Amino acid sequence: MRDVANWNVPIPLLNKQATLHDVARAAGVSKSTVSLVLQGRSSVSAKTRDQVLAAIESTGYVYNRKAAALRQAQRNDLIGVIVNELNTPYSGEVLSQIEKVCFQQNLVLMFASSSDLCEKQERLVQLYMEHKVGGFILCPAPYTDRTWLERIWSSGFPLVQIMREVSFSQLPVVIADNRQGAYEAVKHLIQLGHQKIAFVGGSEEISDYQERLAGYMTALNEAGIRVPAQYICPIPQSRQAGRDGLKTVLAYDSRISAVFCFSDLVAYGVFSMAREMGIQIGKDLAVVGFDDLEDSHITHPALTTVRVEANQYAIEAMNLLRVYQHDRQAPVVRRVVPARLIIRESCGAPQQFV
Amino acid sequence: MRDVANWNVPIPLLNKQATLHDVARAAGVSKSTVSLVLQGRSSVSAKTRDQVLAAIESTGYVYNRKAAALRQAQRNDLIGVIVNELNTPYSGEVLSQIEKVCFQQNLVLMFASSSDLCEKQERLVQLYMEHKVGGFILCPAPYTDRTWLERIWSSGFPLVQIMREVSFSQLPVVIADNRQGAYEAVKHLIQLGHQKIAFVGGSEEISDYQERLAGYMTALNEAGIRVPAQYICPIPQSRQAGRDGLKTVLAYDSRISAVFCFSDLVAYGVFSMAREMGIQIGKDLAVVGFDDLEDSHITHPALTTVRVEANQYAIEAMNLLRVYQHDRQAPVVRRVVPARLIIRESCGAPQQFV
DNA sequence: AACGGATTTTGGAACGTTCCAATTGACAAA
DNA sequence: TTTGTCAATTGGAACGTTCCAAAATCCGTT
Repeated sequence: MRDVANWNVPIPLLNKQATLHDVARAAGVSKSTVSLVLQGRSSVSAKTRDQVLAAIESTGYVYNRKAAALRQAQRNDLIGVIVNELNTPYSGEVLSQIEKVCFQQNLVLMFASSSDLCEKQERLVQLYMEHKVGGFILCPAPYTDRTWLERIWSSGFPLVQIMREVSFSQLPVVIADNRQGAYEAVKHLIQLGHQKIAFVGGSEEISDYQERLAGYMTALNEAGIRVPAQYICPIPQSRQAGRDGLKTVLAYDSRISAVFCFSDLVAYGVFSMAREMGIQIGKDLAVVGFDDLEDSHITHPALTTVRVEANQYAIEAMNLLRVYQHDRQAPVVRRVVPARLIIRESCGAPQQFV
Repeated sequence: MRDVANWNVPIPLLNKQATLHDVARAAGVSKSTVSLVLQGRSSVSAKTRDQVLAAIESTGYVYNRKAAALRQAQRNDLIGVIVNELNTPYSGEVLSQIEKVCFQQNLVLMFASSSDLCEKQERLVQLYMEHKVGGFILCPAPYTDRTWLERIWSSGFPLVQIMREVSFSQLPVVIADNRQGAYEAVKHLIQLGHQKIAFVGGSEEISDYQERLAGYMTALNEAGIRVPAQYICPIPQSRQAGRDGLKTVLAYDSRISAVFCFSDLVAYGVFSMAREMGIQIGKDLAVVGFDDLEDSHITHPALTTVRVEANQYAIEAMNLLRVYQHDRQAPVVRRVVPARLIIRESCGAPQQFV
């Protein structure tokens, strides 16, 4: 033991991390006893526990979960979350809720976005498997292979799909009631007297688009309204999709009086383009969104939209994951979170609707 | 070896995860050899390598990074990221960029938000330490204790502060040029002829607020303009802050003709309230934001704002972290990412400015 | 003082890797 | 055949925990 003069270094570095063994030595007990204290077992006498706690404090010991996890392979406090894109407000809300739930349950979240690329998604899953996560929450990328997904499950990792689903996969999923939400939105427009209703935004490869489209069609069919294929204009990039989409559908038929948007983000784009074209939202053109982002009640006019509670996703998905972690044979469920229409001003609905 | 009939279970579960040992046995080599193959060492003959790869394939082996990390404590591909709040667009952009950089470098991200609570922040840091992350990227919560922060560093975990900094801490930080950005924004307003300029939003405990305030004051002082304290109206909750803040400052002095907002989100709130009050943005009232969110160019009118590139934060922070991981004695730096004024329409600036 | 039973503590194997030193094998040169 | 060299392979210790069975200690009864 010797002192090293290093006045130049502003913050001294500890030379080595203390281990259980060091703590044990400092407390004058065996490492088994320290382990018992750390696990809060009652079989330790108050006196030795205090000694051990003091030793932990004085050595600056930090528990090593890697070593612990190696021994007891069953316990695991890691959750791998893979969403399509982080940098979109709705994913942010969902992720933020998942994070909240994880924190409450003392779980640690490993997260990344697949950018809707299967290849990236596969690499991420592989990486998380190597880290031995206790389960996956996954928003599957378009064209995700069903058998690949099932292989994850069968090789021992519980998995819950979220927001989207891979068709025919026998795996649990938490998904919004896209069809019903879209149906109600479009029915609302029809009730307000609209006949020429476009559907703008979204991309055809993902399940939620298909479902919202189905809801849109159902509402129109019920009312006996037929729409030309050109009224339906899927474009992936949300805000820009709204701008381009509105232009496109109006170019096809300038009598279109209402637009059902795939998402609120698309609706913002529609707002933007409408203003440029001198169209007044809520008067000349009715607009409905989907998601109910935080900004949607302060847009002008306030956006009528379909709300899907982001925290429902998070809570249901985490609950399900817990179930499968404890019982891999538990029945596979498909949980639907409700979607409900929030009527504001962008459809020019009269006050009594609100 | 015997077959088990389980027609009822839709997806079969593997009974046990294969280990290096299993692969070795399947390939007819020793576990050391398998390890060499996994690490891509050249000392393995092509023939045995192929055997091993085939065995990995057939056993469905998944590398166990926990066990590996236990042995070679120096290498580490985990990064702990703690931001104040995920569910705000700017954090989302920054986090999304960090995630991108991590993926490129094959790093895994553990992330959570502190909700600006010191207590939560401390628990998270503790948890991540127990997982032996290779470093922290931290947006410090208000009132973060300097010595606590430095203790993280000195107990062996490199740490880079991001977006905010704890005053007097001797730790690296990547921060926006808040002062200069605010200065330019306010100077722009002054050049357009505004004299009564309010500063709305933000909260006083965080460093970036202080810096933006300083920039605002400098610009006003340089122009010889004095503002009453009531022109400055900090409120934390962004969108609502914009709404309440505008109301408050206008109630104090209705001649206020320009508002410098702490963030774009605050500006959105100002837009919303202004519309409610019948004030026309860009004509009756000039508004400048800070951040340049994606929505800010499609607001109406398009928002003049100070842009700070989110990916600059990410790239610089990750680069710095790498440096300190390799050399704990590397000089502690304070890296400033530029903030530049983007002139759009919300100040009513004439075209030639754009 | 010896005993029994409960309480508290402990040594050591195990988890799945890496890495070192040692061993084996092949082959050319003596 | 022996020797030396080099390449390829291997056994086993180590990493820092947990957990089991066994040991040690305590304490109230005989």
